[in-house]
Amino acid sequence: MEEKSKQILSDNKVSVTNPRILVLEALLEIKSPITIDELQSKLKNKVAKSTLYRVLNDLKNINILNEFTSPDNTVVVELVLEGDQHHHHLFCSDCGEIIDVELSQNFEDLLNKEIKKIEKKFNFIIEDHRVEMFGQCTDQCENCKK
Amino acid sequence: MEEKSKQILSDNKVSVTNPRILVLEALLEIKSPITIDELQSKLKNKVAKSTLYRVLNDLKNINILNEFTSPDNTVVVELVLEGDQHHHHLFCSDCGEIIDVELSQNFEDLLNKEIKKIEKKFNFIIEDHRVEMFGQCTDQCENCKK
DNA sequence: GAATAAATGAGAATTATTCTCATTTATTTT
DNA sequence: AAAATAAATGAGAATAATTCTCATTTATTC
Repeated sequence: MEEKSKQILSDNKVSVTNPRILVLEALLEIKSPITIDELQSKLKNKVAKSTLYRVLNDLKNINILNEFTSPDNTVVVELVLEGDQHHHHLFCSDCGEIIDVELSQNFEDLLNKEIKKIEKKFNFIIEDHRVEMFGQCTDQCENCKK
Repeated sequence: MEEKSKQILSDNKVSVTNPRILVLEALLEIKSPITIDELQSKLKNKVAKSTLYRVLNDLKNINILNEFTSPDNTVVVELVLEGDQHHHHLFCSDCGEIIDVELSQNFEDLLNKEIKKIEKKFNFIIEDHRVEMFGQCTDQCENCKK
């Protein structure tokens, strides 16, 4: 993953530094939403706290980091690389797990039509959208061990 | 609004106290998403900071407060009373304004169908959902004064 | 490889939120 | 309606999350 991380950085014209490589490697390895705390412990102090925040900010700036909050307002990040499937999130209130969910193409088309109406109605340019779903896993969630 | 606030509190079986009335009045008066900071200045120190957080928590517990975060992760709250229309949010990245948006009934029906599919697929019980839209207002936004 | 510019680490500063506890206020009991 | 009890509040301390500062290190350019 180190090579891929370097590639991503140089492709995006940001300097290739160790902390950036380490953070990218960690994010590439899990490839699913993770809190800053989790990311920090995954990095085992190999990157200073302040640097971690700076690197995450860099990744946001080059548009490969998606940042949002879980229902308890904890910040969560995930890598979104070019070509990755557009997806949404499902939150389990029992165990806190966050699951990537792809909605059907048909539905996304309809959502985009709906968004066009909203743009007109409110005189907005809408660049992005998010669908979040909240509930509880029943028997398949690893964390809950139900 | 004071009477209505008292009514809401007693209806929900929480004791009717001054701070709670004041917070409810403020939320009823604006009836649109507001940050904690904005709410605090609207209340002009008539309610202690710690109490404000406690009261907001109470309102969450009786299920009449919707809490979410704006794209910069600032916590935003809004009152959602019984009978209020289900709605979503549109965020302006220029001025930070948050606009309530109702999607068409037809679309909501389709979204609910889509959600049923997700429930099956992930063995989840989904209780709530949220659609967030991000963009820039063009010429009608008061804050931007474009 | 030297010079320049940018990034980092460590911890201080700031901000948001929660907690503590003595006091006040609301509710219940009489 | 007053006393007793329980709950809520205010003030500020404590904690947590994030940003900032600045001396040092590392990457990039020449």
